[in-house]
Amino acid sequence: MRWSNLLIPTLKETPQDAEIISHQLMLRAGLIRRLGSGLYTYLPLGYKALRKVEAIVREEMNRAGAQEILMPAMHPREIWDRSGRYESLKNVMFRVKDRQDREMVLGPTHEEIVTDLVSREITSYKQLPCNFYQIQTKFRDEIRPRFGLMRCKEFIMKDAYSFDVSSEAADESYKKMYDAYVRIFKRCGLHAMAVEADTGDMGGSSSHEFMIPCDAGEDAILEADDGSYAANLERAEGICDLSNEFPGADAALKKVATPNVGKIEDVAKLLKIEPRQLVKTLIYVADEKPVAVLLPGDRDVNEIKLHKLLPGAELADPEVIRQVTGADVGFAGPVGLTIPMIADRSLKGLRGGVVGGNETGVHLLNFDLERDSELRNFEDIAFPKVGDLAPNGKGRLTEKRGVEVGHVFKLGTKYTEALGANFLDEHGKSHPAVMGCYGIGVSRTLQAVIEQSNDKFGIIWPVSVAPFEVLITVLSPKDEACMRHAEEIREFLEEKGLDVLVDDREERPGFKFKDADLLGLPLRVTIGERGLAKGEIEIKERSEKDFEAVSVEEAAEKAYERILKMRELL
RNA sequence: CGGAGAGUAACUCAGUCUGGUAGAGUGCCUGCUUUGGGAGCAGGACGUCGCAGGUUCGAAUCCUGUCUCUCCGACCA
Repeated sequence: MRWSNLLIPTLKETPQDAEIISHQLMLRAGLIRRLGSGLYTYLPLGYKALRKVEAIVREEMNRAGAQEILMPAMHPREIWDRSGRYESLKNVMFRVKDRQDREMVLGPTHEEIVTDLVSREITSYKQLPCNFYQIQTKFRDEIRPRFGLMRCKEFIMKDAYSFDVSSEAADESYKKMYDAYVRIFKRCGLHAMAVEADTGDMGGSSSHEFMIPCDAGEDAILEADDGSYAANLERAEGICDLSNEFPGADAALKKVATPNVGKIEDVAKLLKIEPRQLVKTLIYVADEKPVAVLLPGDRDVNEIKLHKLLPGAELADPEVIRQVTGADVGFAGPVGLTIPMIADRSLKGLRGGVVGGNETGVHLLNFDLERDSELRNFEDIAFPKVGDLAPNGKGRLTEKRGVEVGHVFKLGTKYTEALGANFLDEHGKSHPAVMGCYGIGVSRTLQAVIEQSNDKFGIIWPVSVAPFEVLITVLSPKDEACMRHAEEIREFLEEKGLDVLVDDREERPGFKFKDADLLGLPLRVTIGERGLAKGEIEIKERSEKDFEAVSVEEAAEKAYERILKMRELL
């Protein structure tokens, strides 16, 4: 392919509305253009790279035994009512009406659709296990799209759905997909890590997210420093093994005036203690009844965990808090409270703590949890903190950020029951199939590759997903010999199955080199009159600083060898 | 939805406070020169100043409304 025949609108200046490096580079290298918030056009180069990612995904899905299908992007509302997710995903789904006023939605995901299909077509255990996947555009009404392809209203996703006769068999399917994901991301040149994750609205028993660690990531990951544990912050557990005995442990409870300081930080400052010594007492309302939730002053409630114990619990209004504690917000404490109480397990054995006095402007010193309160209900309800022990007791937690590129779920029978996807076993008995679902954000993965592989000059594509493997930079396209050699090398490499881009533009060399670095194609072959006079052509890898001068005759072969070598490393 | 900011040339932005003929750099087109890391000179094209009202002799500029975009937050498989 010749550069002059492709739309590759490179930009010297960084577009203003791009915050992270991968987004900037996608715009500058002419891969994408924005239509509106969270809506992007893939230009020729971007689309070519996207399809390389798709091809890898497809190959690995097929290899794992999944069957490719394509489902509608637009669905009748009714099918979403059947699973109850029309309500729970109401804020996420785009809703449209056809001319007969029938309600339709643009699919944010396809569990219901595939399960409906399976309910009709899969009727016997002999047809199981099976796994269907598609690569398709998904629509989600993201409240805040951002970072280019990272969070869009419309994006490309590979979603696969497995159906099995039993939960043991489903575990097998899950494992297959998990392993396929490891291979997919590796082949894309990504360093992905699998972390334990919460299943959220999807439901189901367990899940793993595949994360690409990078500072621009939107998710927080906690990882044990010995690598033995990793989880999404939402899901992570930690064990706080710091001492819970503070100065004053043996002294009697004592009131102290803390006028106008209801916030943990302010109280700590006033009393000259660490926030950790304080007890944070929050009043929640669950099932219309108040509940006190207690945790160390330096920790926050993880409402996902809390909701597993108290479904639907919400922070109480100031009015309720006054009724329950007899004090303004900020002075609640466990002493004398008559409502049910739950404490985070890290509070166990607390002595010498400081708690709210249930009286405006008053705190209590020398609090001994066993001695001074009825509190015996300990649970894991807080976000862990860096430095906690991992739940396996090995290693301490560290925090990093990551981009979620894949997510695998064990769904159980939530959808198959709701949509009647039953099969008959060998005894003629009917069971709902056991389901799993597996997503990969294909467009997001593409951007993650760039986020993870670039330098100050531009993108550095891994050979597996580069829009072209080789760029032939012709410094003097007007020179007949230069172009002839370029075309010969292109033909040779294309016959080997490589994608080759020939920069045949009438531009100064420096200009073309800058563009070449920006585009970041893995191998550059440079042909100039100066080199040809010596019988030489240069080949240079994007990831390396120096070029190698090779003879005109062996240039094509050498270039091919380099690409083969790069491929071996993935 | 709450808070903050921005909409002026294809891109990056000045001009708005203090109303008076629409600006710069980059890019684009033409020509000449140049040719190994985003060249130089000369000439040229490109604008309903987001949109709609209002005030005024006169509005990019002041007022009102509205739309869009970005950032922070809330939300989110």
